[in-house]
Amino acid sequence: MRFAPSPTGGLHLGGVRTVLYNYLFARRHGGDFILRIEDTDQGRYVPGAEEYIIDSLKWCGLEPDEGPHKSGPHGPYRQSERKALGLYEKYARQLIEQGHAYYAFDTPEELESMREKHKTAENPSPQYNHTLRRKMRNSLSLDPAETQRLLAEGTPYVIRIRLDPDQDVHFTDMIRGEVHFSTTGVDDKVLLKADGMPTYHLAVVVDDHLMEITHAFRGEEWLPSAPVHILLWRYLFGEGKMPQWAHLPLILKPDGHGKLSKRDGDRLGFPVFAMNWTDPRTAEPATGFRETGFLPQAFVNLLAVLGWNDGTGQELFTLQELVEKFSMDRVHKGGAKFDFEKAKWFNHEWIKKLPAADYADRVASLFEAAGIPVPPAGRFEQVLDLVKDRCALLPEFVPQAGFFFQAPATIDLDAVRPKWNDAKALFFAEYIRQLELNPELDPPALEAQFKEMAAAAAIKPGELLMPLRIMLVGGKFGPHVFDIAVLLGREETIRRIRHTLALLKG
RNA sequence: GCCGCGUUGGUCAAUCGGUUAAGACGCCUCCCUUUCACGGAGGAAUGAGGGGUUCGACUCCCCUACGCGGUACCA
Repeated sequence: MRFAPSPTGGLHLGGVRTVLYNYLFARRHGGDFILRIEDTDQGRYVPGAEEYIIDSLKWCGLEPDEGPHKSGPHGPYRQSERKALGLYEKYARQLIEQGHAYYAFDTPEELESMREKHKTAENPSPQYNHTLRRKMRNSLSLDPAETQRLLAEGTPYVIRIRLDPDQDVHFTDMIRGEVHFSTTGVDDKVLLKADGMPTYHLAVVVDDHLMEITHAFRGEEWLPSAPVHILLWRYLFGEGKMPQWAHLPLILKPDGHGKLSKRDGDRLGFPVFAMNWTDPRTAEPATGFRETGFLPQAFVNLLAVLGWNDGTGQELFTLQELVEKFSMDRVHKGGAKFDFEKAKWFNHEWIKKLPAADYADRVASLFEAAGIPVPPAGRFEQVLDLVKDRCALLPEFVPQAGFFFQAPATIDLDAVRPKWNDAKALFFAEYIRQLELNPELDPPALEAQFKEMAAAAAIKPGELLMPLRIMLVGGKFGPHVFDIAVLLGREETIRRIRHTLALLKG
């Protein structure tokens, strides 16, 4: 298997899902999974993107067996380096000798004017194909002497595949079954660019062959160019050796229609990339799932079931379970709209499922960033476990648990004052005395004691519970109030009650 | 325009000719809880349209509509 991104930016949701399916299939069948960098477009190359992709895969726990960062028997793993070895040119020449490709000398301007000239309402995008190529400057239309002369003079050229019309090309897609095309609708794609770099079409075929790829998964947007690749396989290596193709359904915008893009995330307020990414050319930042507070287990899980299910209704899967259960015949054909609410649900489930220790470090750094002191590991995790039910995203731990480690900055006195009276003030003064007298208690005992005192004072416990909560946490939120009191400890509990009592008096 | 791929509730989706058409997210109601959650019990909500095939179609075939993708010396 291979995942072959081009290093042009952040790693998109759809990209991660493609990696995931590659990874799962490879693991499921004891295969290897290669990372190949498709950096053949020098104009779009973005420095740092490759490292970013590698880091993202690492965060997701989907590490390739081979890749540019990790040597192996199928290198080099960057197409620019493979090009330097002359790998692609050799095959392009072979195709010319076989009569399946030809030289084309047309300049970009000539191509542009050809398209302008032949554009009509019925044919808005004229193709460089079996009819039009006769009007262009190439080794099929020029006479051989002229071609030789241009070549000898060093005229820039590209090599194009020669497609004859009316040929049926078909293959079996692992997801879609038999797919047929007629060559009539396909143009003479450029195989080798003027700078000597291969286009995707040539590179994918040559590299998949040289790297011994047996199963090739890619996005559905590649389906229309599949016939070119199949023909190339037929001409170069034999269709029998061709990998099995699978064209994955697209991940769509939540609203409206079309492929999910970074812009949709910005517009709707959710991440689209795996991790934060800043484009070095534009300095434009994009947030990642990691920084939004997702757990990698949740991220992988939600992506796995966006277009696949095991048929049982199970939705929560570990990576290991996915490896065991994943199969291509249960991958959907249709695209799926991305739903961020459901994504958050997956994360919440994973936060609840995993022990706090698994993500305590990440939460600790969020506390530090907020200027809240983090206690020793054991106590910290105890607190996280207590509040995890109400945190769908990691950053939510800060407001949900911050008051354990730092007295609340503001106290919602307005919620107490209207029903506050001397009897209640007296009750809490007495409560402080009891706390000072008694040994540390557990939550149920503390609650029992509190209610007894309330009864003795002839005040309904409900009238007192909310004030107590607000004294301890500052507002109407948080876990059970006696759980909080116990975790806070007697002294801190007393301090906070006193503090609020003073505020109420003043 | 042409080519290809799709189409089950708002969203993710099960069903592989016979079901009261699962389940999940979200939404609503109730219970638990003198906070907010979690949890529990319910509820509303689905086969794009039209033809066939068949004793019987969500399921198979055809047409239409709609959506998406492609139509670059980008991947």
